[in-house]
Amino acid sequence: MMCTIVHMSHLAATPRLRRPRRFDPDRKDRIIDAALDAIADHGVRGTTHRLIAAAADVPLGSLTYHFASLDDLLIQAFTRHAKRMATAYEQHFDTVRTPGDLVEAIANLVLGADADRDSAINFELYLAAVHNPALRSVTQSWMESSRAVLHRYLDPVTARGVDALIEGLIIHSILSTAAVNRSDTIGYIERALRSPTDSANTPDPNATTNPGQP
Amino acid sequence: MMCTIVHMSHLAATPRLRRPRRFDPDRKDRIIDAALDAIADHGVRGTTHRLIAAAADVPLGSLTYHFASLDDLLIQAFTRHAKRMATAYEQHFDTVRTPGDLVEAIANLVLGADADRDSAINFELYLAAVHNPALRSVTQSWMESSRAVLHRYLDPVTARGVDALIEGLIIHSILSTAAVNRSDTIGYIERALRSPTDSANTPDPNATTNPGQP
Amino acid sequence: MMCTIVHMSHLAATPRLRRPRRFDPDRKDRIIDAALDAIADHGVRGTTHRLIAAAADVPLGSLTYHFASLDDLLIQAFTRHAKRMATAYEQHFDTVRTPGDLVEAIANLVLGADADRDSAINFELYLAAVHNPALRSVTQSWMESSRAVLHRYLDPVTARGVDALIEGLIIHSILSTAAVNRSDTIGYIERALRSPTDSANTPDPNATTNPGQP
Amino acid sequence: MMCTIVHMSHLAATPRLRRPRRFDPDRKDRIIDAALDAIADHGVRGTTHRLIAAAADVPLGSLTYHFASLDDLLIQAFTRHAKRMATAYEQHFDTVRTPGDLVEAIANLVLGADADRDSAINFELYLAAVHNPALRSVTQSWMESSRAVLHRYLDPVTARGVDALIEGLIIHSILSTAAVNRSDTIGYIERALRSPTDSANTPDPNATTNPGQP
DNA sequence: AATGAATGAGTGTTCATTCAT
DNA sequence: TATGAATGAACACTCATTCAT
Repeated sequence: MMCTIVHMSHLAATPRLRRPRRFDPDRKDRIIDAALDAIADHGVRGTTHRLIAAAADVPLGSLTYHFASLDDLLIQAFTRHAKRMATAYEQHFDTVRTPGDLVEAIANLVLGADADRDSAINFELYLAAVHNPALRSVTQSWMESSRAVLHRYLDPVTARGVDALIEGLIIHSILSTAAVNRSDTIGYIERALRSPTDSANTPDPNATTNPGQP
Repeated sequence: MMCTIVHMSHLAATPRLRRPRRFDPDRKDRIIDAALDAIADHGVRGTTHRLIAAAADVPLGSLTYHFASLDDLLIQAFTRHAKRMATAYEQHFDTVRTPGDLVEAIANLVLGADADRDSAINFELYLAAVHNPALRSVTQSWMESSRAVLHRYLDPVTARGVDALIEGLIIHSILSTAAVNRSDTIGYIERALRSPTDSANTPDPNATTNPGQP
Repeated sequence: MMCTIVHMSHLAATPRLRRPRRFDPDRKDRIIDAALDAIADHGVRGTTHRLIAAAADVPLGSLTYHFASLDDLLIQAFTRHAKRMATAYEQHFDTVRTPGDLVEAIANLVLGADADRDSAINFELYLAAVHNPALRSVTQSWMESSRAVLHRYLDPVTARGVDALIEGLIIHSILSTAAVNRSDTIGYIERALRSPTDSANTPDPNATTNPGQP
Repeated sequence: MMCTIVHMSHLAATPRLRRPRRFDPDRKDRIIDAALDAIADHGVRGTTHRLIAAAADVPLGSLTYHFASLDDLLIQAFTRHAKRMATAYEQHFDTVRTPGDLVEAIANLVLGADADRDSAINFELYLAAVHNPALRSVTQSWMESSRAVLHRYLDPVTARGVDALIEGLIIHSILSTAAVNRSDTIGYIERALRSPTDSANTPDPNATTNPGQP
């Protein structure tokens, strides 16, 4: 009464008109995607059953019917996200033929990640994994698969270094207000790609023929 | 007026042992530190007024007395953390004299951050900043100050690259179950330190003595 | 995610006897009535979720499940009250046939309202409406409907005047410690009913048979 | 954190710069007036120690120093308000000489009360008195004094009726969205002023010479 | 199989009041 | 004498989860 504005924010008292229960075979899928949307938009911290249910346009009870708990749902959501990321990552590098292609591909990755939805979810995943051991295997396999892709062109040690550099560049580009400079970024990548004994400005052509998953 | 109304609900709930009211001049400080502990242990997500109050051994009302909101408290906590980090960072590099010292110092930083309390808080800060613009200035100034330290030894562009590499290496070391290899880490750092035109394995001596923007 | 965090505060507080979960189809109705009871007994100011929940014998969470906010609940309660009042008002005048009947009916209304539960709620509604625009439509329609009833017997202008007089008499009878005098009350009503040009002591017979806007 | 806006609404963590404790002999008075302001603006329901202290520009502790409780402060505030109202009421009728003057004076009273600060406080007083017996004597003496004023011109019975009519008209003008019609209002007053045996349109000139407090 | 109703532990926050200084 | 710091009970509200249907 003191606050004269009637809060209509939550749905409790205004139960959304439910469309007739429709044949909905991929409801579970839709819920998982809605969860990822919620994570991207509100963070894990702001993600609730109700938010996901509203986004997926399913009744609240549907969530606990299909998923043992919110934890369970989040884990499945992050797992799907990691898989998608891995696939996209692989495709991103599919056209790489020359060392120059590799540098370009990595630079595009970093520069495109600025304010990116996927990067935000990634970030959330990392942090959730810190406190939730069940998510460790998800982050672990995502890291492994991203390295495996780099491994097609680089020796394992260099791949780990480049992977870390990519991670750091993306994080800083997300956090920074300043736009990321493309040529600087390319410079960082080129340095990371050079083997310790290199004398050239560009990555060792041999490195790109480095054995690994072809 | 209110007191003329008899409220019958809520018989005394928490039989907490009455702590004598203490003279407690640095209570506010202690609350901020307790908040950082809570963030490190439970994440921002698990940090509540009650958790912090228990950790600081102060009554619940004390928190909202000293801080306008939990948000406000978190911001002050993160701000203190960032300041401490900046100081520690600076000291960490204080003894650096030679390029080799620099590489060693960075390697120690990365290897020491594994499962580190401060790194966890850092991570939480980053993620909180994604959704909370008020924290952007904190992350921003922390990034600037860490680069400023590297800037004592490196040109600005290289400093940014090294900074990103450090970030990525630390994150991966936190997420990874496998121990981080010291010599590999040193290798990554050395590559990042070389200027693009370098032909040598070690950072440019000129660069490491660079006193500021060239 | 949350559930992986151990919350140590708050050992079980209220040892309330577990009521069996009931099949309770008109619970929402009961809550609204309990809210009206609370308003009558403690005023809007003393009305809380907990008080209403206890009065309705429902768990606390039930209130926010059925009503978006306490404001929302109060609005619905006042709306119901106004509707009931309007119906009762109409019925109260249903048997009025002669001008004398009208005077008697109004006098009974005023004298019966002394220390009346409904009058107290009415009063609360009025005051709540002062600060809460959402309640204005409730008071507005209640005023309109009470005038519409008087309108069956009186011209619109006289109806408004009589309506105001009734209001004032009721308020003063509630606030006053002295008992209200019946014959005085009848005198006030008779004066208010006379049209300005009347020379008689009783209301204009034409006016009382006035079926609507003349 | 989820809500990205830092709430600065309450003063807890941002303690207003206190001007040096000044010689402040009428501080208690100022507090009472600030309380009346708070009641007018936020209702009794929204009136708190903090709100009053801020409005009076005095430290919080000052309130409980000068007043035993918020209840006590409210009672003193309402008492002052009622006294002021009584004085103003009396002055409002001071220039009344003829019956026509009386009608005019009452009409001005009613029409001027629309959306009036004092009327709002009056309303709050009435409602507070319903639940707080300590305020009954305040409302009682206010009613008596307003009737005493009318009593200068009217017989006691008519005075009560006119008093009630005024009350009702004011309340309806506050609640109603429609503007109050002056000539209608005058008509209501004229009817109420006519003694039951009157045959004329205007109040009985004798009535204005009616014995009472001169 | 599916879901709307329900629940109670928990949340951030407010605030009258107390009290040491 | 004043008052800023402190306090704890209470508040409105949220939400993961349970359960009867």
